Amino acid sequence: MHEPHPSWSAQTLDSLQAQGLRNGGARRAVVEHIGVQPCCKSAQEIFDGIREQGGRVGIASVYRALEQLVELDLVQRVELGDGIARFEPSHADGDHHHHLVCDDCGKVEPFSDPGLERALEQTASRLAYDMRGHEVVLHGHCDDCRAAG
Amino acid sequence: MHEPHPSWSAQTLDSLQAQGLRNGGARRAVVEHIGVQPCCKSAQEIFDGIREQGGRVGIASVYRALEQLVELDLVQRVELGDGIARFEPSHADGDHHHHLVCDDCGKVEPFSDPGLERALEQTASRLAYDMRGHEVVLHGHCDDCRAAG
DNA sequence: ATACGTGCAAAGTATTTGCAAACGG
DNA sequence: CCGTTTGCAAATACTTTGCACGTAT
Repeated sequence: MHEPHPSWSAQTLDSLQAQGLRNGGARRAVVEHIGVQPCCKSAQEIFDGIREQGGRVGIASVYRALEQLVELDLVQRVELGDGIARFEPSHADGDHHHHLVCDDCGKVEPFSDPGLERALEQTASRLAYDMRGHEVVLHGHCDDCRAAG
Repeated sequence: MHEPHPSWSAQTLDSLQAQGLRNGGARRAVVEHIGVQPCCKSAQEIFDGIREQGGRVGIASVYRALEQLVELDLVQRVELGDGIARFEPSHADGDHHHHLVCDDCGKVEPFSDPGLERALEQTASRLAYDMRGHEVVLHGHCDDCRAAG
């Protein structure tokens, strides 16, 4: 689990094209970059990553592409408590995951738990809320910091 | 459930004093204001609220007080996905709650669910993660927007 | 008295917007 | 071709910091 999703990029680009959107350099680069990440990345990290590989995009285009992808539910925006928005592919079904954040060093790790997903569904159902998505962040101290601290 | 917590303010001010911190005007105003809110508020909302009641605090002091209270685990910082940090009292035990966010109008509503809390504990336990806190955000469409849309 | 707290203004980041040039279909 | 997309730079929004003055203990 939690590995890069090579096919997500292709599907997403197809989906964009099907909606009549053009796949120019910047948005394509963003989609292809995100699809290869193991976990959520900030706009700046995505921008830096693309540049390192020789892409010459502007950071404004990165933000614009992300905003649009979030709007279309192709990308999920994640806020982990440090004031920086991060982004990762939206996975409609089974491959959903959440995040552990170390309050000491800031390390972010993904995890998944089918039992937790079930509990979330039950909660939404009990509240009769029209849930379209959810986000869980567990804060604590990672193994490294716990050993050091 | 989810009502203001009149005693939290008093306990928090005591706790600060016990740590040798002084309770000057700004931090006291922030604590007293937060204790009376039904749900999380942004720094700007807290600032505006205090001013409306005649307090003459600076917004920098609001941010400083909040930062300090979060550091001491007396206040919880919450990020709901719109890039604005919100703050509410930390409730060590039973009175913990989470948030529903309407993706259409932005409305935020609190909810609580003991079953979900148990599931989160189980998840942390299964991961052997030293969890100190957690945050759940359910995104969807509130009743008003669902009726309108 | 003295160290902590505060307000204002200036500085820092993260993100958004205006616009003319480049580009995809 | 024509409307979309892009990059740059400027603007904005939220938050933090510097500093001199105020204040609780």
